[in-house]
Amino acid sequence: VTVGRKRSRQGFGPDDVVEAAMAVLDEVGLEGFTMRAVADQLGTYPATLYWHVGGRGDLLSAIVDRVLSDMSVPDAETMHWTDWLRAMAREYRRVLHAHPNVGGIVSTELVVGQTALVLTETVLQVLQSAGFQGTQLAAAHNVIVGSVVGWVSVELSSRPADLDEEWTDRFAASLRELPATQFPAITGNLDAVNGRVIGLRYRGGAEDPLDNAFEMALDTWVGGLALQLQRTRPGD
Amino acid sequence: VTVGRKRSRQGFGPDDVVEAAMAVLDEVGLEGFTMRAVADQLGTYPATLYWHVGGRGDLLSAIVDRVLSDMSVPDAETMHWTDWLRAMAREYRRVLHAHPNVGGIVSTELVVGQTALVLTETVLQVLQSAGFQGTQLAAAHNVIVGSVVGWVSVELSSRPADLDEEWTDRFAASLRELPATQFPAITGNLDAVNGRVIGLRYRGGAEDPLDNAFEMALDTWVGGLALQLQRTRPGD
DNA sequence: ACCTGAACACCGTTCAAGT
DNA sequence: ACCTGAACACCGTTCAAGT
Repeated sequence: VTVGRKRSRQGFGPDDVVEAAMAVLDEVGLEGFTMRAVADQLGTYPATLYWHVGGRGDLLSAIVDRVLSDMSVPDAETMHWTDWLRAMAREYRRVLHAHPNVGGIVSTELVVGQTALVLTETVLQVLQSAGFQGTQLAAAHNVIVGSVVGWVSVELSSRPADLDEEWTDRFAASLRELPATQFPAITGNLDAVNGRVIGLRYRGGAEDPLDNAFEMALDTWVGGLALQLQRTRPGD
Repeated sequence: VTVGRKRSRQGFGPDDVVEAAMAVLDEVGLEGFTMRAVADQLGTYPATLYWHVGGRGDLLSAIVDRVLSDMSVPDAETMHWTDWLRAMAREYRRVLHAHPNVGGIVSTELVVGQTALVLTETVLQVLQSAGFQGTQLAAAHNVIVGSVVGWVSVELSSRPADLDEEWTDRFAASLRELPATQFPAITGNLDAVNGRVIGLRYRGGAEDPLDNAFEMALDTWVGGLALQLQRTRPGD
């Protein structure tokens, strides 16, 4: 099988389309993610894709499910619930950093696939075993899952396409010229803050991961949840 | 001035374009947000917009800045830092719920406008006054801002366009038929969990806000951050 | 200085036609 | 059953031409 202009691959299924789609998304990002690009990646024609998958939105959902299915979380029974939550969060962040452009989808559209269902069940089990019940169980789930998913999406935010490299330099320079009287906290901690803090970054988390902050966030979320537990059942 | 097919409004500036753009985004969502729709909203032609603003991406950034500028946060000195963080988070959530479709943008693209700069400075000041310093100050900032911004974006996730009402019913029904042996936590808490927990929702946060969970998230984040502070400087 | 009209190079999706 | 080719109704953006 030689590689022609269009090597006209045949005999592929929906899974192959999803794989090709993920490759395209990884390479060119969401704004470059077109059905035509996916078809090219697969060596076929745009219209052919519609035989195998529903459409663009369908493909994006399938990509999310596939990325989540890469997670390998430990058994719920083998460890303390706080450690399990940490492991789960680290795994989630790991698979999303492997496909940074998926971050924007997860925090934008409801995630509903089979993988998400199993994951939800496990998180609920762990929180239940920790002592959360009923309405508070549901809330605790939304606290930890929303924090982890949302935080990683924010970390993985990327520079808008219309802002070029030159803008980056100007922005970094403008931070150095900020008046100290008006911005004492920024100017007083410029090295710790310039390009490293969420409102003052000029590169996304795929290039510049926020490792320190994530570890501190883990402690915050898990420690904070443990506090909630004490609050409701103080005698336990 | 009668309203014709195109009432050819003239003498408007960039701010008017941003306002029209926000109206369009609120009405039809990000996927319906087209330059042509903005032009229609304004009673002018697509090409005219480019005289006033840079383009689509530019408009979206301007909308984010405008929404953030609706926040009114209390003075940093008037209250305890934990209360200030709570007030800030509530304000952020309030303005984003007023423009739910903006949530997807904020967690997708770096936010860099003037309003974000001022907000960042204030958050840093508050955390500094609480006792965070240097690298830990930057990390704490990223913990709270990333959690708040990310969580609200996840809350405001919406149903993908290709999933209709009928899908909603089927999904809710499928949850009720889940095998109890395989999904004990979900089936055992079905009422608390069906449609109310992040992986099991079929409506976005604009329609079904997660109020309970947000209040618990506030306690978790702020309480967790206070723990971080004790950990580093136990004698304070 | 600002607006109009037309065009360019794309999109997602559909559908008749092929094999 | 699966693939191809062409078309439709859109996009964002540019640019010459108007006023």
